[in-house]
Amino acid sequence: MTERDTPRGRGASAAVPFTASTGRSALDQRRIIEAAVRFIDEHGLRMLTMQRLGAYLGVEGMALYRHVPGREALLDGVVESVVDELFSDPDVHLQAHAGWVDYLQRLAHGLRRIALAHPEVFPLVATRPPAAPWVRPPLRSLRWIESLLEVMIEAGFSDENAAAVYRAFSSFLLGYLLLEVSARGVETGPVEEPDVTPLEDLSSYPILQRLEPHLSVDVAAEDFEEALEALLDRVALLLPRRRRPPRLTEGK
Amino acid sequence: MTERDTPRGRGASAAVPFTASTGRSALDQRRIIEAAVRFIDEHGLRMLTMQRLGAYLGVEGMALYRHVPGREALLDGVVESVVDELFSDPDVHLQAHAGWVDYLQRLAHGLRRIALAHPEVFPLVATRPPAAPWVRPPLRSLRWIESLLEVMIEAGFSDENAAAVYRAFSSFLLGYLLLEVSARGVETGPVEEPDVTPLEDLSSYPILQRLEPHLSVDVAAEDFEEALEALLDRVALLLPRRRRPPRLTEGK
DNA sequence: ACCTGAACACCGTTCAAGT
DNA sequence: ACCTGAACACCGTTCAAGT
Repeated sequence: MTERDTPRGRGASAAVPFTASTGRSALDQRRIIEAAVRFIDEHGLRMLTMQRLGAYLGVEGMALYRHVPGREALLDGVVESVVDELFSDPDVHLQAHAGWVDYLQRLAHGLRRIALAHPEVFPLVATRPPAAPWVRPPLRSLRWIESLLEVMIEAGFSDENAAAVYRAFSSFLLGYLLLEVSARGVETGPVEEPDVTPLEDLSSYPILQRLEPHLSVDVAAEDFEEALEALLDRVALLLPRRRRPPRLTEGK
Repeated sequence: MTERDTPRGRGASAAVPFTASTGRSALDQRRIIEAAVRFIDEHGLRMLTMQRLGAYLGVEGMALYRHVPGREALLDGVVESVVDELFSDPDVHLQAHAGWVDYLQRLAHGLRRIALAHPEVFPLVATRPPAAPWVRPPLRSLRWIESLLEVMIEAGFSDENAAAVYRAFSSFLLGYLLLEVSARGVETGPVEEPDVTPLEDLSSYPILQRLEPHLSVDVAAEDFEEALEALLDRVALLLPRRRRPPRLTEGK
């Protein structure tokens, strides 16, 4: 068990001013949520308090309650806002795509881009309780779920298989992206004390010690591509046989 | 954005006594951590405060600091304690196994059992920053990582492939188990208000609406088995060819 | 209409004081 | 040796009061 630094407690009260550059203007729910996203990106989720976010916006903290129901709702808004960045990603489109493989690839890469752009927010995307049992992180947007299902159905997948693809796709993304951002968080690390926990004596774990180079290497990108390919191959097997004996008049 | 209930604030101060049945006895780090696990299982992570955990143990809350460095360290201990349940799982063994496939299957099922036994703790297992970049949730135990690598190496996998298997295995488990416990958490739900958020109008999402039965169905168990099988098949391909042309004297 | 001061009920944490 | 009281520096949240 390790001592970790705490946001509260006397240690952290170094009187840091979180007042930031955000241009003054009318407060607004969208503006508040966007500020929260940027604040978390910059300082980490644990640093986000209503008062600090207020200061970040040049306002007194309680002022936020005029526009946002509370902290939990604010975090919901943060998650929604970040996931909605998919809509403005020029490489991902709801409609235009060259088949379901292309579609799923673009969607996967779009979500990976979001995770890497907001590594401090992603754990929230991953763990915030979804609004319905069939909303599966990290794709927690009804429009995108609908879109995915539509593409799969149109590609010839059965209802059941389309749903299975959605489930497998979200599990895959959640596992890979959460591990990727958390590993990135560890290597970047909290800027504070160099974490003097020597972890444990590695000498008791000879193989781990020997393989450490293979484990530390940042192969996340290749891993992701490879696992995505494997998933898509597996999905392709669900498709009804490639028109083997369907219509005999197909050739012409 | 949805109003959610808050652990603080006037709403929740219904003067609920968290004093519980835990037998009186000397306080002790292990006892405290075990009490924390049970508390989270029963009341959820958000309800865990030092004072409530103190009351749960029949003690005054600040007393915990005599045995535990602080709340963050306590949560680290909770994660470690839960993951260490693997050691007392009669169906999973560090040593005894019938080959690497059997080993990985038992390990996967053991971790799934832990996730389902502690659904409120698992998000912590999934997201707590690991002590080293190569500690990948949910398998965050050095002894188990060493064990896994050893089994793979002994089975004939290269160093590089053994490490790749460890990475793929942990990503798979993290994604599936985190989604399974969070879905279970949603269906069980916080016992409070029936969450009056009708989510959104489903009528704009016809396919989603039509496929909802396929998405609500609890197929987590079958999904897990199927995806685990697919992963193991993929892993098997990494193994050097099944002695196709090695020794010509193999037949006898 | 929108923000602030002041207040309330909590937090985590420390430490001198009790037993 | 181990727990408690009291205190400190924070929290989230409400609401009457200011502008």
